[in-house]
Amino acid sequence: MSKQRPTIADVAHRAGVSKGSVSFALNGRPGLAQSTVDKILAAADELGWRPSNRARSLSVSKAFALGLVITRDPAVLSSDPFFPAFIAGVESVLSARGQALVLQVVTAGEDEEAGYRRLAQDARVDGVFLSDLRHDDPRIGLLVELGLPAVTLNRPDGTSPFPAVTLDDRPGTIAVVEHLIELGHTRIAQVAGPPDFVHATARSTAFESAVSAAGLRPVAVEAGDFTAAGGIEATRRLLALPEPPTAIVYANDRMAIAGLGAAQAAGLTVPDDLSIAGFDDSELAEYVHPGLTTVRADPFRFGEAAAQTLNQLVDGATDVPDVELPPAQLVVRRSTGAAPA
Amino acid sequence: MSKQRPTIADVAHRAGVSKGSVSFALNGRPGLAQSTVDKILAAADELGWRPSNRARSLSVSKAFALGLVITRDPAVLSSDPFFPAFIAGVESVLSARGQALVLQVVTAGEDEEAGYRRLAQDARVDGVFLSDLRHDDPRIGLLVELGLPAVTLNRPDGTSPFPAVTLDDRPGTIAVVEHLIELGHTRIAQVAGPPDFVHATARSTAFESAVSAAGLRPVAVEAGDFTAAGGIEATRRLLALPEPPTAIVYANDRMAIAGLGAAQAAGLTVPDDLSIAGFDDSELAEYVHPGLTTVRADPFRFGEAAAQTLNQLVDGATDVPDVELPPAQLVVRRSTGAAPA
DNA sequence: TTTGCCTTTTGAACCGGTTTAAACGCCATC
DNA sequence: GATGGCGTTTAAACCGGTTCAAAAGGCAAA
Repeated sequence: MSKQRPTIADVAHRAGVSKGSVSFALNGRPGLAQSTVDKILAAADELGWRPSNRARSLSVSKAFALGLVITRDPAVLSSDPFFPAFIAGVESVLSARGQALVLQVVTAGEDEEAGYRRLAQDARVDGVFLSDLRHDDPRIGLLVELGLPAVTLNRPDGTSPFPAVTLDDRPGTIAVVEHLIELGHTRIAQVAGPPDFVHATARSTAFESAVSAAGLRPVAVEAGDFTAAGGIEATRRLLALPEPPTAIVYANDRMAIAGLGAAQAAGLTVPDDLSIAGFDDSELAEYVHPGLTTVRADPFRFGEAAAQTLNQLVDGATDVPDVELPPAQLVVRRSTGAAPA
Repeated sequence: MSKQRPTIADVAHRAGVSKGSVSFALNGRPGLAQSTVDKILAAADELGWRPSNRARSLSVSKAFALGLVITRDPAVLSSDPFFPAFIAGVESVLSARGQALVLQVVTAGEDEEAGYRRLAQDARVDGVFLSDLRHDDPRIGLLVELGLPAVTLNRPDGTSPFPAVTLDDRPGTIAVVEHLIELGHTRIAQVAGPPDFVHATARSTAFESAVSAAGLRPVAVEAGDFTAAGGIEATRRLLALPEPPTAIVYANDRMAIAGLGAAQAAGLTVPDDLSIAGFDDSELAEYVHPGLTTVRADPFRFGEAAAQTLNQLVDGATDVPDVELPPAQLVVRRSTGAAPA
């Protein structure tokens, strides 16, 4: 009649065996007679018993949870279309295994390290996802020191003991440039992301090499910061050049949409006077006017792959292989058009 | 020399006391001599001891974590500016208390209930946030049944045993309408959210009563779905009316920005031909062209308040009071202007 | 000196699982 | 009938904390 959830002792009593046997049966350990296993599982079923995560956690020293640390630079977090879909992908793997996702939001800078430290010291998680990799990222060494398994989202530039799940941004970026060149553009500029991010520089070097490959030179590469406000500013600087570009490639959609607004506010018509391309294919990209030409990745699969990889590591596998996802792809819409005469 | 983290027994041994005393000292229980407390804390400090969450969890039957279930309707989740900021606010409270935030992403519909069930059965959290309340929300009864403490974000329409943290959307919505009426608009329409959401209908009834208060009648109230695609469709329907509105009020920024794109694609100039207003003041609202007139709430404070309230409940308080946050406020930008002649 | 009371401290049980060494039952073998 | 071996099951220790009844210590009153 009690509302308490049953414990392993209740099941053992009901099945007429010892606690140890119940544990064996539950975990599929060999050495128990099949008839006993059946009896135990039946008893567990009747009682609606589910082993306590807490007790298991204590005795096997596992948290049955993975962690994701996100920096709370409001701009980085706030309308980034990557994380929600990534998290959904992660969850699709975790929920099947009965694991939980622990989210840690920290303010950018110093506190970030503290975020990982807390997660490790509190032993809240069995491993973490390392996102938004930076050059010579100090977090890699930190996690090694903390002994916390990790998976890096994209490949770090230094040496790393952790498996990497990568999604190559470069083919998409190159395709954007080629698309613009086909349209007759010769004066192409880029608004890049902050150069300390690995994926930001990957996109800008891809941009530069694609432009060079066509025998051209970038009009300019402005360092943006992935925020809409930064996109506006960079766009204004580009448009104020003595010989402004006829096409601008942005490192993400947020900056691109903001840049689109800035261009229109300056009296330009997109794409007649200026072509604009983004990166992410966020929800709004399709619906702004004109629809934004952009590059689409698959953050959901990214999340799935990252979770699977991290779990291999957590399960004790050594030599977990890197995973390479299908590269990002060009999505052409109306914001890019023929170069003005 | 061991790399193992110290346990309470190590501290007890070093301080020359029993485990129980260390526990008392750590938790500030009365009954220990001050000198003993100091000695114990010093020993703990020297060893760098931090009590194991897992062990505590098991013995006190608490998870030291709160849960947030989000439906993975990709559109609802994906570029919703509310959650990231809300979560940041929640974390600001949790991190100070050493609690964790467990995120559960479920697909919309049936699975949602399973999400809460899992969180409760796995005893992963001590309480949950109930967001995106629906009319006669079945989750309230479910949580009561599961015995899981909760806080509702906004006030449910049925009876609820849980405290509510509310942020009144209505004053902002009313202010939008009054602003438009001052500008001379008489033909005003709304693109609402799905009518099963409490906050969606709150916004639409506020809209309707504000229009009525001015002696006018809404041109139409279109049911949107909070997605950009839905915003586009609803906008097209409104513009196709025999006597289309001169101003459209949207229930969120995503629909508004998409509607802005649709209006421009239809050859209209905003705000000369059509005024547009959103809701949320998302990052892009300021930077699209023209800048979006919208309504600003404070999801970070919402998160803080919700976490504090839920923690009171988790700490065993009864009669936890509801919290009323400052209402949403009008932000006027360029997307609203004088009604066309 | 004994008694009693109050403050401080301890030891052991407990939370609910996992793990391992040892015990058990049974049958075949010598 | 004792011995050995094998498959099965158990009892108890353990994970690292919390909690509480009881013991110990100190001091004043009788």
